[in-house]
Amino acid sequence: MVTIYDIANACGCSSATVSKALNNYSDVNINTKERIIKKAKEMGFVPNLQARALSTKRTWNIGVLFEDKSNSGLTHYYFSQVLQAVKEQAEEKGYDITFISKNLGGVEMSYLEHCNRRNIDGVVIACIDFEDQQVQQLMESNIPVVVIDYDSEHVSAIMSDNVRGIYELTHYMISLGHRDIVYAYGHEVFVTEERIRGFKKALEEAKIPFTEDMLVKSRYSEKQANIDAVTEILKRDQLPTAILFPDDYSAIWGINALRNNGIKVPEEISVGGFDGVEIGEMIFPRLTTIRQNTTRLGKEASLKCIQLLESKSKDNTKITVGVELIPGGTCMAPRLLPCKSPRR
Amino acid sequence: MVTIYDIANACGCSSATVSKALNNYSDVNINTKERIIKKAKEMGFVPNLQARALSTKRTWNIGVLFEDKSNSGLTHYYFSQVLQAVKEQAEEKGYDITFISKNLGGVEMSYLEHCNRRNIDGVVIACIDFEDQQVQQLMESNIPVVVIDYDSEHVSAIMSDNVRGIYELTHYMISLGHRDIVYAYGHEVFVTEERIRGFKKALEEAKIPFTEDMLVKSRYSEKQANIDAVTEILKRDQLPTAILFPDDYSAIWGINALRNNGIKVPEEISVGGFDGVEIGEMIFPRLTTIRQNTTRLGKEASLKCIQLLESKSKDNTKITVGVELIPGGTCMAPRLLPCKSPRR
DNA sequence: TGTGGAGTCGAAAACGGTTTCGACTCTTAA
DNA sequence: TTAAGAGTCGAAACCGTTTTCGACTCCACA
Repeated sequence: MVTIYDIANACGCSSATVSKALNNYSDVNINTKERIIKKAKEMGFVPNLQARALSTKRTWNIGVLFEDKSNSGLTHYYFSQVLQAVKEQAEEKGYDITFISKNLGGVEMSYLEHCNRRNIDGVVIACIDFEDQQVQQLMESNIPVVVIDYDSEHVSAIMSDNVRGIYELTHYMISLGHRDIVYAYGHEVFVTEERIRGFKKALEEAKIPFTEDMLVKSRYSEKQANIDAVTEILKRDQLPTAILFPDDYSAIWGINALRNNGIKVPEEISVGGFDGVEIGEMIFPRLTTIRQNTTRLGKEASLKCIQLLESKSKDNTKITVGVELIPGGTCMAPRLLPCKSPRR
Repeated sequence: MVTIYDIANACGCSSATVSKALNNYSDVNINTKERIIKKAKEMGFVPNLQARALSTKRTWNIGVLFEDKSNSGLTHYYFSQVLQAVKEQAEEKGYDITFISKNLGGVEMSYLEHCNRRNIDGVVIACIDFEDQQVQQLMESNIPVVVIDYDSEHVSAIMSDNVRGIYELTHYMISLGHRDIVYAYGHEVFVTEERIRGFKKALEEAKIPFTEDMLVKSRYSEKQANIDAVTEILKRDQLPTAILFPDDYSAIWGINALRNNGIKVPEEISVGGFDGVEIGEMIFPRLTTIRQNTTRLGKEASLKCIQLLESKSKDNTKITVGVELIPGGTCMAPRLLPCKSPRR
């Protein structure tokens, strides 16, 4: 590897001048500057970022903390889309990204310690148990942190409009004529609370009294949990005419479970998902769902993180990203008489 | 941040001794060693990896080059699974991963240059146009490189058993009674050639003469390309009884296209996919496909890369990872009389 | 003729580690 | 009594940059 010393030798000047020339300082003569730059290119000079980082304390590296309770990690379509957007935006600004983990090489290590070892400039956190001690520690550290879909006084946040999302979906169901709607909600985290709020708000506006049996506990993206939720609902004397699932994957597992129990979707029960990922489009009929703008979530998070780290500050501004109702074929107006125990 | 000098001061010894103690050198007294380690923990010492990298020339960073022609990047389920496995295995061995890109911060930059800036220890390449000049340059460099699903004399490779995969799928179709089979193949890259070989091999063994119309050009994971492929096939006077698609996504788009044209799957045409990703399980009936062992592909790639970089060598060993036939519901024995122009 | 300032440049310190090699002390054996 | 060797430790160089600050030249102007 050729260093600035090699260039200095070749140009008959000092390494300081080379450094300045390459970084476009004003106190170097235009001719020498050009000579140095030309020579550097000729010799195939590539700056050593560790050395630079050592003296500037900037690694041009932003960390991402992407995990989820169901451990599907990067393989979850929603996450991977957000990640892709974070990465693209970061690269555009000249940053690489590094995954933050506890446990590196068999050594237990906190997220914060991992960041400090690598001298990460800033961190984007998503899809994780925000209540985790270590996550809290990281958020309270002096490393700039941006979270996605969480609310904390310590950090900046980019949020999908979750309340609005479920509100619109529920509103849509109601507008079709549904009144017996069940929301099978996911893990009890911040976004879930938000969504339940949205659900209740839509009911309230339509003057439909909320009862506890309109909520069924399920889990995000988990096959079995959603099959179980369906099983439980089907035990009822009075079936709902519509079910909202935690997300699109869940909705599809749910639809399959309903169909396996002889229930027609959407004729007997309408179904709605959440996320708006590609598979919703692949099943027949197309899934009715709420699309989250994953690309914008990722981009905004990346940009905010870079803005913070470049100004060496932290703040707790919140940015909300809009969602969009995607009407599909899994919903229709309910039959006039709610069907009772349709298993024959 | 506390440095080894701080520890040296606190312990009344030199930084050299601290470094040795923390790295478990043998020429430091057991008592001082323990005192230093204890003090370091007390003071919350975290080693600075850039500084270490500068003097050891090891960054504990492995690069991944994951892109694909259709630019779905990380969002493709297959890639993301491989990536997840690469990441997990790397972390277990103490390595972080960095995405390699051309174009960082608006500056055009070759893959190799990106690696050199970051002093990447080794690289795993997958899902990319391997014929790309820059990829070739990287493979020929002195950075250890492991590729997934490609064959080159310069680098080590982990390959899915593509030939076997399509061979088994075709064989399965034939065993069901199919003779008019069309393989809609993906982009013309190495794996595609392999798969076409497997397809022909199965035909040959069954003494079914190969004709050019058994191959239709399509593209991996692309909705429109697969719809087009179906459209083209449906124009024929003599329809095939089975179609193999480039991958699972393609198969599902294909099935939808077939159904939209009034063709029943599997009653009129059987369909097979490739990859064995989760969505194949979500549609009804479940997709018949070949499962690639993405986790093992990723793990093996990671391990091989680490082995190479730790021995500071390159080789061109090949490791083949097995595949598995997943029989689903999208295939059945063909009708005795091939149906002619079934559109009514 | 002297002075001040603008324009250039480089010596050297700093960033935070690792590693070589010499020095020193203490045993042990001849 | 001495020499050799084992056990400890630290000074200093090194990795490849950035950045400060002083020095030097040259020119314009009083």
